[in-house]
Amino acid sequence: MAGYDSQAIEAKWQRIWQEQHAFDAVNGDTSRPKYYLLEMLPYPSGTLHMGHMRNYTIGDAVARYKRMCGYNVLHPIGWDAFGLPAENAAIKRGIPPREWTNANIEQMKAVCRRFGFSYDWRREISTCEPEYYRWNQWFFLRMLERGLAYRKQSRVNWCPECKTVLANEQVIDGFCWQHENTPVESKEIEQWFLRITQYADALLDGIAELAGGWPDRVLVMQQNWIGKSRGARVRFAISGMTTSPIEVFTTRVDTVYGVSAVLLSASHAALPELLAGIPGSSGMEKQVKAMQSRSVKAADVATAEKEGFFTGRFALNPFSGERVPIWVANFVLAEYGTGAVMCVPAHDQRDFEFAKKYNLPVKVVIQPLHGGPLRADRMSEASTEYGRLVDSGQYTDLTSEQAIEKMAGDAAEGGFGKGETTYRLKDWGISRQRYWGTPIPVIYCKNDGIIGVPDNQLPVRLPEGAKLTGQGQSPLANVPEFVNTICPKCGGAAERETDTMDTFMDSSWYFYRYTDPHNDQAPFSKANAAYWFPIDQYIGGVEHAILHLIYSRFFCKVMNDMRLVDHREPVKRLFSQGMVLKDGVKMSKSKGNLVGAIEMADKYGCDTGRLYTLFAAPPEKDLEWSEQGIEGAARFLNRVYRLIEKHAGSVRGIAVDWNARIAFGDASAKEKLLIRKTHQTLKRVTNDFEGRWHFNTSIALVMELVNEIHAQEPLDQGVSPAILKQVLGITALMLYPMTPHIAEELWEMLGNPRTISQEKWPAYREDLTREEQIEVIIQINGRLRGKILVDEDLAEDETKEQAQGDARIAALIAGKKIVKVVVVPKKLVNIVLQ
RNA sequence: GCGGAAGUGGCGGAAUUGGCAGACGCGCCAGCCUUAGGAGCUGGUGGCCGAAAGGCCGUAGGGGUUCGAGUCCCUUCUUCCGCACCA
Repeated sequence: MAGYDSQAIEAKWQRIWQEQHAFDAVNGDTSRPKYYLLEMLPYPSGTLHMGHMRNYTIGDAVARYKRMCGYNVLHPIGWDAFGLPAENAAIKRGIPPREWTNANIEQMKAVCRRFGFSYDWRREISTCEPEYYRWNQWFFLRMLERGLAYRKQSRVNWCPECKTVLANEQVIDGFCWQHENTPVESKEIEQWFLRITQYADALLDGIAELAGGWPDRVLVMQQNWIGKSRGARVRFAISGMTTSPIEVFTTRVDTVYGVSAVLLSASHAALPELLAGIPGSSGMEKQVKAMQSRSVKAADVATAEKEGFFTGRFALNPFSGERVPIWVANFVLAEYGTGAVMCVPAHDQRDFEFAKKYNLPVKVVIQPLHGGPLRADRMSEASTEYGRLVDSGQYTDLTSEQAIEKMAGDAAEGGFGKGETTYRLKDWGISRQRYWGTPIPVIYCKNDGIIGVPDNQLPVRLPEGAKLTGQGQSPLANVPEFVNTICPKCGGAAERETDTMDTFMDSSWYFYRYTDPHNDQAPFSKANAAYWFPIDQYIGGVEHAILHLIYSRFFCKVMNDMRLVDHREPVKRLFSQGMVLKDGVKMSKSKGNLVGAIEMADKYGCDTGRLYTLFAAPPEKDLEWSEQGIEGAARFLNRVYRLIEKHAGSVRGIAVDWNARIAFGDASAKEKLLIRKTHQTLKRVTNDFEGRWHFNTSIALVMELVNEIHAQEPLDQGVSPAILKQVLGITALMLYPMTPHIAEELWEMLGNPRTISQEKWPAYREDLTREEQIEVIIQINGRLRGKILVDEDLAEDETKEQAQGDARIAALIAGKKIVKVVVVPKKLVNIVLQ
């Protein structure tokens, strides 16, 4: 497409900004307010696609706006460089993970530079470098000292064919991704965990602090994820056995008289003992094994057909004394509550379905407060509402709320239970049986047991050249020079931990490193973190609403306890941007629908790409990519370029005092119109930057302004060059955060000596935005019937009078009875007729 | 299954507080300009009726509140995202 020379202009201004060090953030500068603006660090998958570009374009627009507003802006970038795809590439193509990763980083960096994002490149980090990951190890050791890191048995996906642990991503509908006929099993192994549950309440409390700055939906999701619930433990003795009773956890102890069975998870500790001596128990053990060895993916578990079997044992309901069967059920989670639940079919949907399948009785014990009485024989689904208790012994007629309290108290008194608070949140398993991650800095010694690697031996370096096959145990276990070491305590032979860390460790604190990226004494200096934190604005995809953003908050709280930082929340404001879709689905490598950023920049120029991504949808919503839409963006930039190019010559030499007061009094009608439109646009664009970030409407407004300027041609008649220069100059300034290269070029063409990067954001003037008369709409019975122009300060009853006096309105209401007239000043008159 | 969102023209979207539905852009139609057009300029463009003036209908479906509802309430449906080892 013919038009302005985007390639030359973009290269030129990128060079000039670099020479000016325009985007360098200054540590500890107290002469101006600081602003820490952060976009989520990318995984270097190879191509930077439009999803990334959208994230960075939004951030860059805000960074440039904030600099113009006088802030010392920290706007860094780095690479989340460890992870599974690098390892897969190594297995598939024989390229070492480091080589693959670094090549991708170089490629993506080039794209970032090509798009002119205003990063402080001096602070770039890459998490796979020992200078970075040694501090992952350091944090792990601090947590180990504090009892926050510990080992326990836990289930992982296991492919019997590869003989290796599978990530959830590698489990496709319960089958191995490499062997589509091999069902995935699960296997229990010993792994490292971080005690995030110890911070469950702190994480919940922090949510109040974040309200207003974070999207509500993210806070709600986090709250539900932590899932604090008040409930009760109730112990059911086992009929005919002296072994310890089965403890169930329930949030609905008020339904305990409706229990039809006790359900155990297949991994329940008491199960082997219960089954011992029961006829047919060997068949049951097989079923238990089958239930245990299935994909551990939550979605797989939750959507699986409900299955179970009767153990042959019975339990005694401590409230009613009733004997109920003990079953094993596949939908009971071993990790949540006590791994056992009471089955109340009438008042829990899962129990209802289970009871229908296996013919367990349905007993109604709660009658809802509204609607007709429930009858067990007519129910087609469970009734989970609170209500009033029936058939519940001494508790009958209490409300659910009353019963929950009283029953928990009575259970405690009777020694068969107690009220309890539980969380859905689980401890964070960080062990990965993989190569391309941070080695867990632990040594196992026969004499001294589990020992953290001493700080002065950090980093524990990841050995280069480990053999990667995608089969068998952790790759590091096959590197003897890594495994075999010396015990730091006794000096005897010892072995290193061969698992690596979850990459979420890397991304849980990386934003502190940006404040002090080259520190080799500590992860960061306290002073630098204190100056820059909390992050003023974090921008990223909503897919990170839970995991990354909870882990980061957890890290911050631990760091606060360690007195590394004084704040308890790392991120003041969060913005969740929408995804980029192509043909209705998420743009991703696996779907093969990527639009390459470089190709787009070569064809249209990066400013066009930036403009389009901001214009096509508000940033929090999903964006549907359209090739035609981008041509529209290119067209607009060309139009602005031609417009300013045409008039630059006549205004270039004019000196403009940007703060001078313009008097409407001596202005021509054309000038008034242009000045008013300019300041109206500036006001609304400023408000968009300060508020909702709806850059799509900001751009629409600038488009309208440009259309209006164009409509006022010839501009050398009736418009003074000084005013024209102001109007065109403000247009360029407004475009700068979104399309910085062309904006700088236009600004220079207009004869301004300094770059926009050195300029201030122009302040709109309220008095210049006002219209002389305002339009009031007239409705009859709520339907639009006319419009009148009135003075702004017209009184309410006069507005009413003028409206009724309008010829067309008068004709419409003649002879009808007016019931009421609603007047909204400066907006509308609604005449209600009978 | 649990948790979180979203449904407005042919398309992306606009309508910050309950007050002109469809700004702006894409596409399409007509005209101008041009050697040419995948360039530029001008005008039109939700549906139905009408020559026009104008009227009626219209924001996923159904119900409600209100002088007035895309916006608030109830309900149904559909789509998308997350679910702890993808990052």
